[in-house]
Amino acid sequence: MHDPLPSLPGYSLRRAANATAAELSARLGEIGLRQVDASVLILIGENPDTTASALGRQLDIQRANMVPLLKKLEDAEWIDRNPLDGKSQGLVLTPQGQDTRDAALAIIETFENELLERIPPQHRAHLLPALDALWR
Amino acid sequence: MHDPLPSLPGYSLRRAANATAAELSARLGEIGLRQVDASVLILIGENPDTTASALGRQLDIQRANMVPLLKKLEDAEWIDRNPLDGKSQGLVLTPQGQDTRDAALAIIETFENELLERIPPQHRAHLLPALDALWR
DNA sequence: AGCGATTGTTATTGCTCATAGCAATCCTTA
DNA sequence: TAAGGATTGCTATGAGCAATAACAATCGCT
Repeated sequence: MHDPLPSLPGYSLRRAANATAAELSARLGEIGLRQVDASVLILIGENPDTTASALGRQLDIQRANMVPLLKKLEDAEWIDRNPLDGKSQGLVLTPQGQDTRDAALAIIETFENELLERIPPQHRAHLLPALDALWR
Repeated sequence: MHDPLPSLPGYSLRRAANATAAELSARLGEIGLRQVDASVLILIGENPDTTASALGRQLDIQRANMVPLLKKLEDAEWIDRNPLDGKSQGLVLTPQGQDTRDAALAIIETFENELLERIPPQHRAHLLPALDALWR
C-alpha cells in the first residue's frame, strides 16, 4: 500500500511515541506501574513535600485526575501525605516507595539506552534538542 | 520544581507528541476531522479500492475499530464502498471526500512546516530519520 | 477583615482502544 | 472438487484515560 504519511515528521512523531510508549508500558507494568505512576514517583522523590497540584502542573495533569492516581500510589503504600497547612498536603515516598521508584528508574534508564542505540549514531544527539523545541 | 524527566528522550518524545497532536487535532477539528480521519482519507485517496482491513493494518488500527471510523466518513459522504467480491469492499473518496482530504492535506502541510521551523536548523534534518529508527 | 485565588475532592461524561465472538466468504491444497 | 483454515466485516462490551463542572475549605494579598 502506498503510504505518504511516514514522510511527515509530525506523523512519525506520533507513531514513534505510540510504539515506544507501548514498550515502556509493558516493562513498567511488570512492577505494577504505568508511565504516569513512575513519573509521579520520580518527581516526588526529587521534590519531597511537593503537592498534588504542583505535580499536576508539572506533568500537565488536571487536579481532578491526580486524585485516583495518588490514591493508587497511597493504597500501595508508596507515598505518604503530610499536611503542610490546613489546605495543602506534602507528598513523600515511603521506603517501599523509594524501592519502587528505584526499580522504575532502572527500567527507564535501560529503556532509554536501548532507544538511543536504535538511532543511527549521526542522528542520535539531535533527537532530544529537536524534541525539546517542539514542546518546551 | 526539580524535574529530571525532560532530559530523557523517551519522555520528551511522549510530551512532544502529545503537545503537537493537541495542536494538529485542534486545527483538523475545525473541518470536522480527527487525525485518524485525515489519515484514512489520505490513504484511501492514494489507494482507491483499498479495504478496511488493509487500512487497519497500515495504521495499526484493529478491524473492529475501523467500523465506527468508516461509518462516520461514510455518513459524511466522504467515502463510498464498492463490493470487490462477496466479502471485501473497496473504499473510494467521493468528490466531497476529495475536497475534505485536500483541506486536511493543506492543514497538515502547514502544520508540518511550522513544526520544522520550530526546530533549530542544525537539528532539523535529523528528526525524521531518528524517529523512523524508533518505530519502523 | 474581606475577597479572590488555590487546594483537594466528587461526580460525570466522552473518547479511544482492546477483546471476544460470529456469520459469511475467500483461497489453498489434498 | 471438496474441505478446512484464513480473512473480512461487524456487533457488543468493557477498561482506561482525560476533560469539565461544581463544591467546601482554606490561603494569602490588600
